[in-house]
Amino acid sequence: MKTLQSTRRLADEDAPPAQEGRVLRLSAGRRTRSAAGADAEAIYRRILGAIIEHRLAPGRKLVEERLASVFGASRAMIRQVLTRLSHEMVVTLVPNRGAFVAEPTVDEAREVFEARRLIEPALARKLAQTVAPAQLSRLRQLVAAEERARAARDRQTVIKLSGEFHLEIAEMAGNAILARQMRELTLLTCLIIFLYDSPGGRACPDDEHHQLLDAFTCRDGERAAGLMLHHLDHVEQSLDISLTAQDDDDLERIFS
Amino acid sequence: MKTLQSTRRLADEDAPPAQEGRVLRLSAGRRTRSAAGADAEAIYRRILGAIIEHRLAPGRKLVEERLASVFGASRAMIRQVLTRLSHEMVVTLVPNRGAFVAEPTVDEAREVFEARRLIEPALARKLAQTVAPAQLSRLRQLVAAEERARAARDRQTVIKLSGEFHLEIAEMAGNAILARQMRELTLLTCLIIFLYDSPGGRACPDDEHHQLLDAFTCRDGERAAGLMLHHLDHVEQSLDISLTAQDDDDLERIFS
DNA sequence: ATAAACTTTATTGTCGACAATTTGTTGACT
DNA sequence: AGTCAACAAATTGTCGACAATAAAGTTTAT
Repeated sequence: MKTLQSTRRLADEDAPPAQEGRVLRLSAGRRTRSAAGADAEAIYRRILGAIIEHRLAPGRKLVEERLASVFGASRAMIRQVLTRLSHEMVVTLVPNRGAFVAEPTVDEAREVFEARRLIEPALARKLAQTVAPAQLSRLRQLVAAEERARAARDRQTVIKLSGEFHLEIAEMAGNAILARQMRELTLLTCLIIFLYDSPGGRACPDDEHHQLLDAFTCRDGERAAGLMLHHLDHVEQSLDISLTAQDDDDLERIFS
Repeated sequence: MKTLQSTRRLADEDAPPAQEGRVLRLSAGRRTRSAAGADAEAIYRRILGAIIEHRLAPGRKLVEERLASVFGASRAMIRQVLTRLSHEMVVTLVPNRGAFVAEPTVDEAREVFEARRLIEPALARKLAQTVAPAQLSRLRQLVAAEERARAARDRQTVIKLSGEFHLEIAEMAGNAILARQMRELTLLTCLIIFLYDSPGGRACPDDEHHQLLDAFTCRDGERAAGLMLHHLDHVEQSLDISLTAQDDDDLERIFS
């Protein structure tokens, strides 16, 4: 029963390869060995995409053999992808137990936001000083798409696009290493929002991205930095990271 | 001929397992699958140690089979370790060509320092406000060891210990995610120093670590942050990142 | 003598099979 | 009935063998 359902869900997630709009892409830095297998990269993107879009929920077990048959790949290749995802902290690998979609703890969530508050305002400031017209239009495009998704009440797409907006800023700022780190933080943030978003407060406040865009357009670095900081605080406060009793999983933590 | 020599060097690097003083350790975060193999972790540390201590120079090719025989492990296990190292950007994996000790470019070097200037002063400030006596003595210990190495003109150990000092600060600051990112940056910095250190200026100016330690002892967060920023600038300026024509490898870059 | 095409060698990439581990289940014993 | 132990199923971990690729060396033709 449960097994069957699980199988179907993975299969379903296999189904829609139509919307192939790169998955919170990042040129994958210097492409790792994974890229060699020609389609390891594709599998990576599919799985990551499913996680980002919340079709694979945090905590979900990822069984190697089943993934292998879904993607028509060998287990070894799935393994490559899973280890890569685990290095990016999107998947947790438990020895002899398997791979699971990561479930950031409240502490980790706080740390992620602390890191972002440190890095992103500086990136925003930097970008504002050097931004080119083409970059501005790209950002506008993302914000517009996000707004459409918001209008359509497609929360998952909103979260994904919001992440892409932040990541795009990081990449445009011209520091590949910081961009790479921001990618990790952004991916984690997607998981965190799904885990801790309170029903009441919506994730990324409506127009703060618009304001950021304005600041970029005016090339006002200080304002961009300030807005970014405020924005991050705002997002974090909209989450239930206060002291919420967490998932059942955290029994170990509770009795310690 | 060349083959033989290469073999010997790797063998030699195998030789001294005596000084087993953990290699710029970081509790490896949540231990990845690598840890399962019981000794994959050990192999990882040995190779990373050799790179950090410059016994494996940047650009050096790492042949899987040879490593496997050196460590008495299977090629698959070596492969795990190499992919992990590549995710940490210490090793570059070229499809169908193999693994090489990373050679950060001047641009990457600048980016690394930019990132560190962003993150480390904040971590220093934070640590100064919360530092415990035990932590202070640990830091003192590291600085003392570094000074001993400097007195012994053991430049490689100086660089390694200096990296450990910075990493320890990051870990003590109480943000595991930032600590993880700092670990990457610190490892890269080790490679960068070996690549671009000018013969004249020595790497980590003598007493700046001492001054930092003072600031921590006084719990003076602002001073610690300021010193850290200054220190990083100082280290970067002591390098030949000006416009030095790089290695012969970078012919592609020169004609572009 | 040089350059192109071919052969050889060394190394990486991929896969399937087997061993080890964990998890769930059955059955015997108190 | 309940508890524990042995057993069975499912899943992960490891390895060796083979295929694919790139580099080096050799031959051949101009």
